[in-house]
Amino acid sequence: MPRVLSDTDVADFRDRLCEAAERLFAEHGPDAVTMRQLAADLGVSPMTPYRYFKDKDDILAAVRTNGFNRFAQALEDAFDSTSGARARSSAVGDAYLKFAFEHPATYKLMFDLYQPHEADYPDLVAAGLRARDTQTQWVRSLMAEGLLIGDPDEIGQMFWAATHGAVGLELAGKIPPGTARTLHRDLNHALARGLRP
Amino acid sequence: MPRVLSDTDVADFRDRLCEAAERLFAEHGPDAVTMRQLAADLGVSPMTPYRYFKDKDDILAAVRTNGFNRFAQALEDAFDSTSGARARSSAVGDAYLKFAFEHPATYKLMFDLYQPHEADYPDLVAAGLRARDTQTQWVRSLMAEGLLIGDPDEIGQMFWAATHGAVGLELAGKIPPGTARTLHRDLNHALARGLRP
DNA sequence: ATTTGATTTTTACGTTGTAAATTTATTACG
DNA sequence: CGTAATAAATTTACAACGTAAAAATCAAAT
Repeated sequence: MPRVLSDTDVADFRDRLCEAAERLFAEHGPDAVTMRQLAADLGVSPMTPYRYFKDKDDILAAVRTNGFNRFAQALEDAFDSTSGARARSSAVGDAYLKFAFEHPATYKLMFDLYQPHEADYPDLVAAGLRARDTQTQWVRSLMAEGLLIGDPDEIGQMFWAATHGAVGLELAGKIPPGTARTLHRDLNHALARGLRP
Repeated sequence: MPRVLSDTDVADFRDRLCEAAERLFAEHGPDAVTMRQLAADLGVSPMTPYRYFKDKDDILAAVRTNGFNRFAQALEDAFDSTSGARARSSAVGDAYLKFAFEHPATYKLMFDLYQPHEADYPDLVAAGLRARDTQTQWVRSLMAEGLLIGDPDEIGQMFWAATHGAVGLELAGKIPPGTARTLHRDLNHALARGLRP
């Protein structure tokens, strides 16, 4: 009898809103962006987004989920883009920095924001785990070629922490712009030397 | 003719408000804490804090400045608490983790929060630099004893990034609680090995 | 053409940060 | 002492916020 939204209608609207939200969040910070602004950006009235998202937090979770998935995808693509453990590892590292500095606000949203009810968003949790797993994949490939020994999860965490720390310090303005790249390279060199069989 | 606030009156009120703000920020996050709550916590009317702080951002900057100074002080104290470059380095590292996990919300406020007009708060900038300098001090002491060679600023940054990354991953819930401590130890071991002359 | 009910918009409410107006309280002077 | 003066504190006021509830809209089935 009345018009009913198809699944793709809903998915389309959600996608368009996420895109607008990510853009506005990056520009002004998530707390400075209002539901009214988001609605106006899509050309709908202020309450329409509530048909597609529970509330503002739900939108934030969707944007973060999206970020984790795109991040993981970029790293997976980098891994597959070449062959040989060394080249793959270096490609993944480059892709990590590329994503972080091309989408600094999204990266901070993903990693710095403490969302109290994160467990209420299973897709978000899954995307976060996917991103974590891509971090150990290239470590495993190095081990398969005998270039590294030890527990791949533990060693993956070490490289991840070092990279995340370098990125975090630059995004926080604690080291000069552009420093993270060389810092990341030096850290990886030193860690690889230190972990050598 | 009328009562005029002495410098210590002003400093006292600012201190008391900062203390309340840090406590409430840690409990609910800075955006969820309202000026009215802060005022009520001190037993004054909602507009009174505006006599002592320009606005809410000014309060946030003061809390962060305080955090950086206490953080730097804790690290400086740890450095002075013992002798020998190795013992000092390890004491500073322990103090770093201790501060971060005893005041996780404050640590995140200090390092994760992007405050757009940070340069408008010279005390905040100074406190941030002080915290950074304590990171290179113990590296210099290791070099003075010949246990490490290279540029102290660059190598200090490397250890700092690694530690900050480990802390950041745990605070973001990306690694299991308690993991940062062993991760930090392993990172320092591997880095020290990798950087050995 | 009319009915129907999902979708959208409009209206409304309590809360926010803070500007402006008002009240309070303290000190110096007649 | 009382009274004037003025810094400090409070009260009032307002635009903007997230979103609940009411009202309006409009495509499909009869």
